[in-house]
Amino acid sequence: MPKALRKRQLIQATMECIAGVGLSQVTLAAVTRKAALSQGIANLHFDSKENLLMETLRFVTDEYNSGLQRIFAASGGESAEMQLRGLVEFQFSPSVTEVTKMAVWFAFYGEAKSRPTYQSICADMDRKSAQGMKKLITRVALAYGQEVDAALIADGYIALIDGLWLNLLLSPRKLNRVRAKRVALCYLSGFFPSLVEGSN
Amino acid sequence: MPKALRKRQLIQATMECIAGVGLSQVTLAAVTRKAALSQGIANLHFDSKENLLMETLRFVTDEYNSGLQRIFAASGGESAEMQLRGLVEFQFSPSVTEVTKMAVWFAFYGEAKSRPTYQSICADMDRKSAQGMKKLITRVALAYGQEVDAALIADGYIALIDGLWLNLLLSPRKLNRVRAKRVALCYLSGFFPSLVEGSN
DNA sequence: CAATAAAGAATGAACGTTGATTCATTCTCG
DNA sequence: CGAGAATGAATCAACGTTCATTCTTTATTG
Repeated sequence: MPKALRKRQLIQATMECIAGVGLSQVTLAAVTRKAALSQGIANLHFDSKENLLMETLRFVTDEYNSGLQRIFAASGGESAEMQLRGLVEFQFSPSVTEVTKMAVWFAFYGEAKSRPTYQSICADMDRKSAQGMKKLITRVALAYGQEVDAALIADGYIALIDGLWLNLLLSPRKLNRVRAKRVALCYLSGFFPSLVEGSN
Repeated sequence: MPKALRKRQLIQATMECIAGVGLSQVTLAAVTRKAALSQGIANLHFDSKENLLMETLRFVTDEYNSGLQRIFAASGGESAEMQLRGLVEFQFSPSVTEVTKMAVWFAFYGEAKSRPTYQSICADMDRKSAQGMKKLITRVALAYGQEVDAALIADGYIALIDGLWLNLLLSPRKLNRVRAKRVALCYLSGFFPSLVEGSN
């Protein structure tokens, strides 16, 4: 009943619909039915369908981004390497790799190129997260001297994560969360051998 | 006028529309206008819009896959390493990384999870291409003994390519074709140092 | 403490638009 | 002329949006 909760509820229903029938087939009727509410309520709280979709996208990007920032901000004496391991752990945690969320993610990514509103939200997110990852990887790379090109490694890492998520979503039979994490660590340990040191 | 050409033409127009306005906003009116033909012609040749979209997806996946198979089939005395370099070259060739094609690609990927028809076409493609890449990487890995886990490297490579394409599509300012290729080679050379040997 | 007024939320039927599909007609070659 | 291709106006269903009405909660007053 509090206004903010209703919005959450509708966003949640929207996410489930996107995951269930695909972004292009989402209708307000379906969303409100899933939320067990009346037809007109989406417009009441979000003014338009487009707006509801936008806020849904912003919801998932915000959630992910705040998780990321929490990792980067871990100021406690944590070494850069520990932070990097924490990053991998986070990116393949059950919460982040939930099918519903990933479906939403890629649904919007697929439209982003041609929709300025989605585009800018995604770009914003990418910029922030890439920046943090690059900084962290650069810190780790420092310990390895000029043998490695941190920027190149970071670009590869970012792409690798996106690709692993995509495969996690589309081929869950062939790739699961745990293996994906292993692949990511394998990539990193190629450049930073001391990262896995025995464990795993 | 030959029937097959008309179909091609309509598929081409569909791809341009997807890239221009996004899959969810494609209308038959827009497609036929872009092809400078009449409203009803899409149904005449494809029976339904859904069918036109499906055949469009199949068109891009077939094209990509036949390119891949050509690489894998390169029987001439080519070493496995040379083939792998050829693979990278192909995957970041201008023709494969055309914005229009990648936009179509990811538009359907974004819907695939919830649309059995798209799903099966994508899965088919993934299966075939992954199989070829794994085989090739395994061959290269043989030369390196049991130091490396070919399956793990292959899974990572496949994901890396997907992720690089996605970033190529969404952040062309930050990542271009040439750099993406470099990232991919950097990944591989981490496991197979002799792959780049001096060059690059 | 009722009783009631006022405000805010929610409903869902009705409206108008959009867009896929159909098909009678026209066009174009052989 | 005849057959296949193409046209584009008409049709019909689906969907986003609106809004008069109903329901719920809070505030006010005797």
